Amino acid sequence: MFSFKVVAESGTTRARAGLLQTAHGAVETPVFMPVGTLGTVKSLSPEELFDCEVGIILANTYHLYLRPGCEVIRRFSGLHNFMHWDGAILTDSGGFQVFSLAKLRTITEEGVTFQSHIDGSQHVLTPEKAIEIQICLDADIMMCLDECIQYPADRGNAKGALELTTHWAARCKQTWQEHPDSAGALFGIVQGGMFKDLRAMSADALVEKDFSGYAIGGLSVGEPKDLMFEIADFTLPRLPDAKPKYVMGAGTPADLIELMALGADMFDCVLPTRNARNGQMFTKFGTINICNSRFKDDPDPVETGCRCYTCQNYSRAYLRHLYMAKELLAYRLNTIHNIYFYISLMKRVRTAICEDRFNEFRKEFYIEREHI
RNA sequence: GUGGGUGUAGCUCAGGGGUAGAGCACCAGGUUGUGGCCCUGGAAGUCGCGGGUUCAAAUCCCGUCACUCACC
Repeated sequence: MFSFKVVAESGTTRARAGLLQTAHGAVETPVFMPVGTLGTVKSLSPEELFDCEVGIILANTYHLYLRPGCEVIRRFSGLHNFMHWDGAILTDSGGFQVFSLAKLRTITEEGVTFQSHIDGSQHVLTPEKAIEIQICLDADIMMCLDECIQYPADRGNAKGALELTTHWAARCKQTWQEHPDSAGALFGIVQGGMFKDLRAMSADALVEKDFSGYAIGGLSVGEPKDLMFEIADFTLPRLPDAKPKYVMGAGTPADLIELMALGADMFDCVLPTRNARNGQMFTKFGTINICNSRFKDDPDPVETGCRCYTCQNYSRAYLRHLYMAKELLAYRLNTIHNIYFYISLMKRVRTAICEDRFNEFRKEFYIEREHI
């Protein structure tokens, strides 16, 4: 069911356009996947996502496992039906959350024991269980359980984490293969901190195991931007060009442009949704903070020329009013715009790649931002 | 009318002789495999008003005004 093919390549960079076929529709790449941790892209209905031309969202194994739990979702035959979303779903394995949210986690070769951040209850997450849960969720793309490390991390920690991630990847694949009925794909996750030789070791070991696609984890964790690009630049070419390449957790619009230039196909990031809820709006001219008093009586839309529902119908003054009054509609309208901005940015990049003018687009992107 | 209490930043209040403070609100940054949170800065006061004591008063004393409670 799952397949990927490259349909166009940029002549001057490693940027490429592709087509991802999933059990829930085809997805054009490069693609941005809005984050819908709990089975909802915060504040938006599936219809609104559809109107923003979203084709695939990201949901989270750790969160959905703790609440509402697999049994509930199984009763609805999976997350798509449960949340009323017909598009594709990629599920993060929960590795990142175990290390960012859970208290008192203990990690062993077997798996991770952790306490729920919700009620303190004890749980064990093994590679096998992470896959079982994702199959239960009926994810179109599943992620291997991985160990995330903090930045900065010394070489020993980075090496230990990548080796564990590699061992876990083999067990994830084994479990995945034991469920041929599942239509979902399985991606491996490259770790290795900021050490190139470790990144190479991690990537090579995963490629040897042959996954449906490959992700680069452990970036955008506080390291300098140059370093993030350096590691991505080094790692992306080591992954097979015939497979989709996913940079997890990145980033700003500019980050995405640069990572696409390096050959990345898939992205997820909380910035457009979280920042929408904090009043920061993305536009082709740069970001604006809708709570700034200068917008108090501004009749213009957030971004002149934007075709999103929010910009077509509401002024900056009204959005600022909603935001300052903490009205629920503020979260929704702001999120619609930011998601639309990210999705349309990817579409514009894809068109540029197909017309072999990615570099021209990239230049225009930076020039436009100087005219706010 | 009598007695008590309270007047300090837009709001709620600390501080009881030694450079005027906090929280919220406001103004502005930040946010990168999500709790809507959180973090960092900034602006803001004739300490109700008028006198007095003191080297020095938001602080002690006298007067006065406002609000408030109790009792006539």
